[in-house]
Amino acid sequence: MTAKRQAKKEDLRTRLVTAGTQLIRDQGLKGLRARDIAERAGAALGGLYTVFDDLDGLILAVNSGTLKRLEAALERAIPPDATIEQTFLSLSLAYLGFAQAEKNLWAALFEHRMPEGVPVPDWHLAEHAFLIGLIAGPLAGRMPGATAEDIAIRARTFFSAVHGVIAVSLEGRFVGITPERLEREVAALARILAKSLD
Amino acid sequence: MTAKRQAKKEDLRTRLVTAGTQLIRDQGLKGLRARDIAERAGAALGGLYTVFDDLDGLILAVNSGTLKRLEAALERAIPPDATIEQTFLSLSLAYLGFAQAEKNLWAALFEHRMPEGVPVPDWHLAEHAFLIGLIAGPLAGRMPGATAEDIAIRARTFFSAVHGVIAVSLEGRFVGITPERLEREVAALARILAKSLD
DNA sequence: TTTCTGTATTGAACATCGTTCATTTTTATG
DNA sequence: CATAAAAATGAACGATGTTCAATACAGAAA
Repeated sequence: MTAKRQAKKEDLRTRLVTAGTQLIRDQGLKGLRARDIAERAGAALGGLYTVFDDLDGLILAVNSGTLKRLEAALERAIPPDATIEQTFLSLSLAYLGFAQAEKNLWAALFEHRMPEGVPVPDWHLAEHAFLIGLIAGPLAGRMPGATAEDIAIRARTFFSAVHGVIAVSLEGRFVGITPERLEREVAALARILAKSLD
Repeated sequence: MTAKRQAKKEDLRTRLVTAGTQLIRDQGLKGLRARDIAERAGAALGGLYTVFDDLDGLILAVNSGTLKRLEAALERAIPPDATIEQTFLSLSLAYLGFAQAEKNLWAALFEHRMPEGVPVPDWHLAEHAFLIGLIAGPLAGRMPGATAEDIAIRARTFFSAVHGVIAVSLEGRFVGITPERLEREVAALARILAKSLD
């Protein structure tokens, strides 16, 4: 019955990630403290370090979960048999909706930095890839002569552009802008990008 | 001769900001430590807190300086009597060039977060405004019916889009991309945004 | 110049954080 | 049930930002 050990460890891991997720959602990544996580997870402080190497490991796990929910939300938003303009529009607005609804968790995806010199693990970098894929799909039909790499790079450019508009707004840089106005701007940019393919 | 007091204080402030700037340039914002700053500035640890309320205050001062240098670099890049497409292109590539040359200092502009609940001071928010203004100028001629607010918001959208592409790349999210390729993508986006105004 | 007073500077001390590890508790096995 | 191995615990450690009583200094008065 060595299964009980595994089950307990998995349960602890789940509780820690859940606690971390709730704390980031409520207070943002910056306010995250190991002691708060352990307390909320009903574990001892040291328990966190039997599952993760350090806090960064737990944050990556939280971000993993956020990315999965984001992916589900975006895939739900893709209309079947739509023009590329409609697809870009739906994806962009769904991305905006997710960022607004889960502001702190979404921000943690991009705010988090590994310590000096430590690279983001490859498995986590790969988890971001679907964002590119969602755009590369529709894009491929409009870039006939292009290689897969060309398409992926252009998809990344389009994603980053929309992401930038949302990030700058939600970070509160510059003077404020109403959510309605932000939605209009995101839609306008999505249309500009789609039209550039004609 | 109460001037000597002011002069010493200003000198201390200068040394602290210079030290902070060098440390962020070398090690990034995340590795910044109060003790390192004080040592490099040739001051006692407590001295830092006679000039700034806390580390955030010093970081804002460093970011102020970075913004001034960025502003100078961008203004230098605007060609006289150019089309809007050429202007967008020059500005975007100059922005990319600055971000690449001063990666850590540029990143600090957007990575830095005030503590939970503390807003960025208005005077520092205002320092970002020139970025919008540089784009709003050329834009105004192409948006005849629009209000000044409309133009400012659209300028912000365009800036944020280009910024997003550069930020996502330099942050090392997703898989890497060569500097040449990044330059091409930034140029392509600048052109797309300019053409959308025709 | 010398003395005195208020200000500026100092760095040891403090509170808080992430992380470690000797100890205790729990689980699996003979 | 007894014993060994593994896991969980939380006190302790080192590093950090910040404070503050003690010290050094600048400016005014004599």
